[in-house]
Amino acid sequence: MDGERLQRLEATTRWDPAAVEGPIFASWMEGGYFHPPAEGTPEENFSIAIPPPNVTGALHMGHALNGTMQDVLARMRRMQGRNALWTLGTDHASIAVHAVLEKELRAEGTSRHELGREAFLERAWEWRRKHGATIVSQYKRLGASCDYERERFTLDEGYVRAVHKVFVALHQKGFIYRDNYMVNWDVGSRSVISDLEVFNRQVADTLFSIDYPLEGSDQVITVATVRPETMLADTAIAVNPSDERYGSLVGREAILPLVGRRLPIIADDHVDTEFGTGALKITPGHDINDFEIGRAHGLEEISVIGEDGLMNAEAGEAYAGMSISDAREAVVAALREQGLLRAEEPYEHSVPYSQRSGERIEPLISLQWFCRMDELAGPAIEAVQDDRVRIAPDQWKRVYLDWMHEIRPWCVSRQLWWGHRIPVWYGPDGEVIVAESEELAIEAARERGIAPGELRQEEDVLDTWFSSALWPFATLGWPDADDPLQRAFYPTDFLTTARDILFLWVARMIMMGLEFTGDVPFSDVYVHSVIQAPDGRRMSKSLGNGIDPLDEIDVHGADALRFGLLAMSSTQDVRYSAAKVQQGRDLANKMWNASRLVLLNAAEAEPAATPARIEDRWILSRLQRTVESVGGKLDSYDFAHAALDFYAFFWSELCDWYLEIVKPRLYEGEREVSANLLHVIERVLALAHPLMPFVSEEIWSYLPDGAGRRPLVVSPFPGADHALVDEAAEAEVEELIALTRDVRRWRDLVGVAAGSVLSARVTTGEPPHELVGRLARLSLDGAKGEALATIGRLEILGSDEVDAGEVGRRIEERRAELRSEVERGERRLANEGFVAKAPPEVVEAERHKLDAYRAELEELG
RNA sequence: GGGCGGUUAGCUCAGUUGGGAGAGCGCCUGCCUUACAAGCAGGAGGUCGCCGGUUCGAGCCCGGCACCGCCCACCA
Repeated sequence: MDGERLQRLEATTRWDPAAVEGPIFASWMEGGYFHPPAEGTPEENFSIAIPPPNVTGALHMGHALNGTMQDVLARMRRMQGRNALWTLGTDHASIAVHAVLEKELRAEGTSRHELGREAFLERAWEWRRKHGATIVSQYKRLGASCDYERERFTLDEGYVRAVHKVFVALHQKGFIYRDNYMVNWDVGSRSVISDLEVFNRQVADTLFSIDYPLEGSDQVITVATVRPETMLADTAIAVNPSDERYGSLVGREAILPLVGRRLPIIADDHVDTEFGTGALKITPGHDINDFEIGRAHGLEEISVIGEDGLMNAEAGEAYAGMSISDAREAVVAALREQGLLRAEEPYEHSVPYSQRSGERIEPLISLQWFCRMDELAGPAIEAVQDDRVRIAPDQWKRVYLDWMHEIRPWCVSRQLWWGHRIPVWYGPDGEVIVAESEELAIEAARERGIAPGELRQEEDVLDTWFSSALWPFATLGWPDADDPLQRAFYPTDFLTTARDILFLWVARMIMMGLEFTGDVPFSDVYVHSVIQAPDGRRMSKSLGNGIDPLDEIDVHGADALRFGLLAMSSTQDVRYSAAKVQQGRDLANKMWNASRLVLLNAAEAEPAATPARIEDRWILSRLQRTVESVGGKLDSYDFAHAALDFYAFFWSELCDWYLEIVKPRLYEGEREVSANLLHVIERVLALAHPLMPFVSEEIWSYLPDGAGRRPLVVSPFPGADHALVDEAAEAEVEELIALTRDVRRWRDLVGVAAGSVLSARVTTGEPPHELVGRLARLSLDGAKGEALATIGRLEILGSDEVDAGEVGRRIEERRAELRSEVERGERRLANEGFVAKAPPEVVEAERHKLDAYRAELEELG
């Protein structure tokens, strides 16, 4: 170590992440360690495709947790010698980008339609150039070991080819089709959205009962609705076929008030006889149920609400151009005037809203592109059932399978511009040409006698999730045949995600992966917890209760945040725990300082496991067990326990006990203990590196021969050496620790000054290890005198330091404790059922304990 | 309407196949002991939501109830 570094090590008594993390990350990048060659096979290699963050996004706690978990695995596998690729990239996020840009445009007093498609897209690309790198640089702050040289974007050139190829192939198979169908119309973004982007909200509404006169009669049939304005598009009335009240009416007609249209009265099982009057107005154009009933009965479909959310001409002169709520008021007023409004009552029900814009969904019939999912779902169900894709924790496997069994067609078109423009061209007479590129479309058009100039490309783009579904293979060179990346890294190994995109994304990747590569896209899916705000609600901008991971990194360091997130993660949702992050910060600091102690005091020695004494054998044995448990827990994605096991070993066993025990040997310059300490530190840093890469890498650079070492990021991950496991040493040192603690507790209780040394002697058997004397500040010099107290096999002798009255009190307390223990043991062993039925070893253990308590009680007199 | 998860120390959470309830933070006491006060030593604190059952033995298994949260679903 050169003088300057030595001085820095001596002077830096606190781990200072802000000063160190940047340069360390830069050195990793410079080394190219995150950019593996496209060699080897997927079985030998390890790969992860990052869930691509939105290009509009900023790193939030979800990314931080998710990214940390992926990085832990990527780093561990890399250190285990696997060729590890963590693919990075961003998602173009159609709706999110539209939201941002259209807001800007509104502020400028214009709109995208005024601007036009081309100019809008230019602006979007410009925006992406300016802001697209933000989130990528934020992943670097976290320490994410992604391959930044192979960054992908879901709209880059190769990706577009992949999307087109998939669209055309699915169309050829007949899975993708165009249809007039009921869709979730989002008035806010002026686009259709998929079922998965709709959420329901309980709303206090009014239920109106309306009389519809029967044709050729002075009777009426009463229907109930919360949306009277849609009656303008009614085309039937339905009753349940088993409903005796209406049996005679089926086949007759009613007259639609305000409009005058004749409505057939039909029978359909969907109608609930219990609800309202048991008669249902049917509006196929504006209600999903009614739409299905309408299709089943061949009813006319009328639309009175337009895509702009206003009443259209079909609604009639009186209402056209009105907003929906105005139209509702107007319709209700008109009905009231005509005496047809039978009742109004408050009514609470669930209403669909758009997750994107927050606006109420308008069900409309619209001409859209759909993808049939049932045939794609079959293989994806099998893959999960037979564990080619493992989903953990277990309950999510069933959630996935349940949803897949009920899967419905997916509406893939969106009335937006930023995205993959659907590769479909229309001829002048409604000809439809689906092609992978414009050139191919033109060629196909020529063959059909259509001039290129007459071709018009579909205006709509694809749902963003359509391209996301291809992510694991589209980022690895697909559809280029025989791409080396794909050969080396597909299928990927691991995917971690929050549960909210299990259907939206994970399920679709499995389906598309199987369909287009013939293989699953990943072998393991881990569904992680959602980190809630400390108040137990979801972190959100609008609630203002979010915590920015970058702020936490600034204050406590990336390692602290990583450790904290891992430690607080769970199989269930958890509240963000600032205390856990501080625990991580404290651990990083402890690692730094413990290493300083060793590095500044060790004699010149090669790191080597040197079990010279009992305490050395003990720490080596404990290290093996820790290596085994931490590694095993990471293998099974139990990140929280891996982190906490490491913490417990490092803090308690290594620092609190071993370092304190061996300090004198270290100060004396003993080579054995120096070698052993260096060995232990080296292993511990390597073990910690996936969890806390910065602090471990930094300390690593100070190890002897630091210059000649490979950086920790590419050094071997430790495995347990079973030859170093030593149960006898563990038992002996653990007894020693227990005895030390007993003595300390006693000293504290009787109020002996912390620094004073007490005389003591051994009563029976082998003397306890000499270390107890030092750790508990006893002088075991065989002095004679009256014993004040007996602790294990030690007798503490009287002196000026000790208040005899306090000692008496302490002894009486212990006696009472022991008497109750003896009583408990006796009672238990007197229970015949216990002795007869409990396993013999449990009974035997109970007898042993009883004997020990009796003996100690005896000793105390 | 179905389904899933939760209820354990003041707070946030762990608790492997049933065999004397744990961690971190907070709190109390004593220590600036030459790695670390972001530290060290010690301590207090729990009818494991409620009721019943199985068992020699239940935080854990079974049944019921209460409250909290989430997902799915076309009752107007």
